[in-house]
Amino acid sequence: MRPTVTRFAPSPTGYIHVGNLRTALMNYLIARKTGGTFILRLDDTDQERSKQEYIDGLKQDLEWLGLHWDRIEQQSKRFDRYYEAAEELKAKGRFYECFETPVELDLKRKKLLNMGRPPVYDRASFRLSAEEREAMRAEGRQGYWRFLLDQNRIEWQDGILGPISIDAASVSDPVLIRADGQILYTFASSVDDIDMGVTNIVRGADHVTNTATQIQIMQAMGGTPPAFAHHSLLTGPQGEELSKRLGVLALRDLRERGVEPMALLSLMARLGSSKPVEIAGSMQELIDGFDVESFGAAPTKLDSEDLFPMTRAILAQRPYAAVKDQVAALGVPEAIAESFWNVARENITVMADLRQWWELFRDGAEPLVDEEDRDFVAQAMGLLPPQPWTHETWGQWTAAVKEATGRKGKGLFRPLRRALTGRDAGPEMADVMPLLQKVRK
RNA sequence: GGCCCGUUCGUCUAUCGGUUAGGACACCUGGUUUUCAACCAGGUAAGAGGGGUUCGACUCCCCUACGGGCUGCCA
Repeated sequence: MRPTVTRFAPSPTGYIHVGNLRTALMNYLIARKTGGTFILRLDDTDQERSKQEYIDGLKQDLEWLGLHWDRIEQQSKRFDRYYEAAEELKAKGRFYECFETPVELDLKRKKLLNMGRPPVYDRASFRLSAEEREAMRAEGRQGYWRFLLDQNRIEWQDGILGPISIDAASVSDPVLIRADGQILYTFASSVDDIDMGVTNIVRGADHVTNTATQIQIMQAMGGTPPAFAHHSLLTGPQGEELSKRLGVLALRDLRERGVEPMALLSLMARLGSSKPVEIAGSMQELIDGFDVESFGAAPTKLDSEDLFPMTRAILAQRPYAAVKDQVAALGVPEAIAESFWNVARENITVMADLRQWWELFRDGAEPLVDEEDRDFVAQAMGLLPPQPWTHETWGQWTAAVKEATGRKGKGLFRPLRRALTGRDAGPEMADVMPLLQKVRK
């Protein structure tokens, strides 16, 4: 496989969410699979909406997930190059100046729509004579620039969607430079993908039409368009638009809620593909098991709650060495820290749950005793040997209680668990006893 | 309105015209377990609707319905 060059090109106009992550991850995995290059490109041509805060935020999010970029680029630093490329296209007759105001364009669109026709730009400005253009400028009109599409069918073999064919005549000539001189994304992106040698682009299906026009732009520049793949967009569990739930699906929020990076990565690398969602042990496993072509074209339902069982499973396997500092930070004495972790890890969903287990062990729990068990528990407590307790304590104690009360099985063990831990569920009591620092009565 | 894509178990999906329609997750049952989890075994469960083409259609074609996307001097 030839080394690929891929890129993740977010617009720093907000915090990134699961949808962005899916795109980023796919491009990252493709690059890594071939020993290629993964470029983080900040598409910040929209200076109004782009903010440093979001650039910092998205870098943090990517680092949290371990998606390291090999190269970073910023479109706002490349405006000179875009103007240069624009001049080339003007010279080739593929850029033309237009003079309609936004209001006029809006009117044209509405008119066409009312007539039941597609709202495609009519190229009125393209047909202007040199004198007419001059007159427009003399009037004080600021020109904006469109790319002249070749009106034939634009076709490509999409890595996910298969063969795509779009009639350029059904698409407006894209505006690439605004009247105020602002370079627009469609153009900057095309120039960059060619200049930076991007070989593969995976992005959302919302870009399919852009791809059609960008292929022509790249070709007009004398470049070879990369291989494209458009993944379907994510929806909520009911198939509703994900954007409505964006609030809870920003990466920083998921991180805040305790989702493990590998849970998120494992889900996003497989959801919507024909391969089963499996928790990967490492990024390498994710890389090895990734295949863009295994993804389907249908919208993908995502239930963010699925991330929690996955997180739980990851934590249950996590070795003590990986969490040593976090356990110490809770104030767990070093002598019992490792056994505490090994016992508690199977009973937490997110790391934050660890605290309540430590507090239980450290302070004891408010006993949970049913009315009918009151006497039984009191009697049992009387038989409880003095601390310190070992792994054997539970067995010895319950044997003694059984002997004294005649109770056995569930009726014996359950009330004792509830009395000692205040809970119905938890780690094995034999493991709990040596960790329990205190018993409340 | 136009253009593009889509619709198979609850969910993600496999099937390149002939299958008992397969798998994974979830769920249910049983086993194991003091509980939960884990683990093992088993199980329930699906081709949007209608027309064609064909000996035979989930698969190819058309229509309808439904879903998603695009249709910006945003990205």
